Amino acid sequence: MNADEKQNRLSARLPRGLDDRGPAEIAATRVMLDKIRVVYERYGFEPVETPAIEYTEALGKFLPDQDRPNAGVFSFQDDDEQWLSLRYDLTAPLARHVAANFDALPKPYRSYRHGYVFRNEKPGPGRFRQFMQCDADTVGSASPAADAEICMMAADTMEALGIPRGAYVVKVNSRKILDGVLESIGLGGYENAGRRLTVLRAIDKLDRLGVEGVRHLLGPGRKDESGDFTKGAGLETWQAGVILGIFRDGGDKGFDLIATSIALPDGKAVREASELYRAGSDELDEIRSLLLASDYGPDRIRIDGTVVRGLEYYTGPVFEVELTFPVQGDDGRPVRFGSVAGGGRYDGLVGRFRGEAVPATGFSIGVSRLMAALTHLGKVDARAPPGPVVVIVFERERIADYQSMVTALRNAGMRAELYLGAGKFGAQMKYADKRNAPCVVIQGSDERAKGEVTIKDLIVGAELAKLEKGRDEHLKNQAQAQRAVPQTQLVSAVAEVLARHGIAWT
RNA sequence: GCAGCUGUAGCUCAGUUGGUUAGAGCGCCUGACUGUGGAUCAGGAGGUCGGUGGUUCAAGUCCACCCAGCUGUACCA
Repeated sequence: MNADEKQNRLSARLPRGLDDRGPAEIAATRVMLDKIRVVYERYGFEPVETPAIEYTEALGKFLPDQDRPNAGVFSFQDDDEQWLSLRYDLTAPLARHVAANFDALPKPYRSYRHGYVFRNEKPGPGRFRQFMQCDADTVGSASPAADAEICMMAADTMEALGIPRGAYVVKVNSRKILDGVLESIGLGGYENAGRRLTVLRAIDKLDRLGVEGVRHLLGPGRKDESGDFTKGAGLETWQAGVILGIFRDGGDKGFDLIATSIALPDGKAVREASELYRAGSDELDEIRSLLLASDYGPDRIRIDGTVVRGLEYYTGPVFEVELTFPVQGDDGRPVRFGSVAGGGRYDGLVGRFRGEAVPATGFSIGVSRLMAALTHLGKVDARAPPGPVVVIVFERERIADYQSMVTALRNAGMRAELYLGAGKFGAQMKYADKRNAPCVVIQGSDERAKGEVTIKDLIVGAELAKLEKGRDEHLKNQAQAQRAVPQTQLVSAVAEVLARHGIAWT
């Protein structure tokens, strides 16, 4: 290689926030999605998928926050100059799908899907620019029963994934509660939309910054440790006091409703002052009684006033699933995973495509993030799955014979392959080891003369290899991990090894 | 975006107050030990020291700018 080639050589790098996935991770994801699917289908949801690319306008032009129309989204122009974007969640595309097929679909319409979504944001631990979500949505029902059901399903799913009751909690709140409180302190109306957003974002940080940190954000602003200053919402002290009053006990009230007794300066309670608040409160009341009727208590699902959810299209109840056990990172420090799933009611989303309002509620599991958490919990099998049986090519000119052994194994439903490389025996053993092969099939001249094949159990062999020191002892021990059988018994002998290690290929 | 920290081999890192040809461990490749993964032994590949410019007789080392990564913060529809 000359200097010029070196100059021009590509670096095999990946854009940040993106990751390749290996066999172990793929297998674990498949297992996880399968468990989720079983629960979703038990609740009557049917699979529907949409493409990863949509017209940009279909994804998000409904936002009141218009100052950054394209930030955070991967977008590009089609040859007719229409703007396209990679989906950033599965909800907006579903809304488009339902609107497009509205007349044909049964309503209410229950569906689920999983797929990659893309966000062009700064990545961090547990935050990627491509990650998988698994959603379920009910479109066409305004009933709180639809919301309650989503919550129950969220709880069931967590337990199906092996997270014990008490190690997770489904938190429920309503946008109407928060909006109602804001309305009651004079932040209602279109002209205050920006400030309401700032307030909601501040509340969302309650668990991280604490009450005092949020109080600063509601007022003039807050300076963090690095000296960076965050501009606040600029509320009066009494306004911030009313808002923070909701969260007096960290927001977690079990199944009790929030802020019923908070007093405004004129002596009225928030409940009396805001119709929105009453609507949200009634909604949560109904959800609660539905949950209790099915025995879903506060050990699984709770009402929590701190749940905000960033998505601006939520219009009513919002949900969030949080893991309650501490997780240690590789460096031993505790890791915050944030919420592993969330959702809510989005009554305005489908209606954008149609003249009429279409109520909808749904729920999304962050599969990638949840898997990272489950891995830390030891609920994910992080081992690479077993590789194929490797048939060693001993006498090069007899490759057809070896190929026929491979075929015999495959015909018996086993995963098997012929060694296709150029390596000698030792190299082929190393290859089989790296492939995680449970066993190899060997037929050299000795075996051929007797009409036999040698089956070597690599898993047993690996155990034996830990013991010895010298070369001679090593070979002697390795011989115990293998056994010669008549070639006619090739398939049954391999099957025996597989059975010994509980490997079932179907 | 803002702030702080960090960039030397595939990975983890040494590299003195600037001073010959930039090192180690692990990993990788080849070979030996009669046809066996491990161990051991012998050999090998792999780096314009993140980039550009500057100071200097001399820069991995000092200075400026840029780029990238990490952490925090903001944003996250």
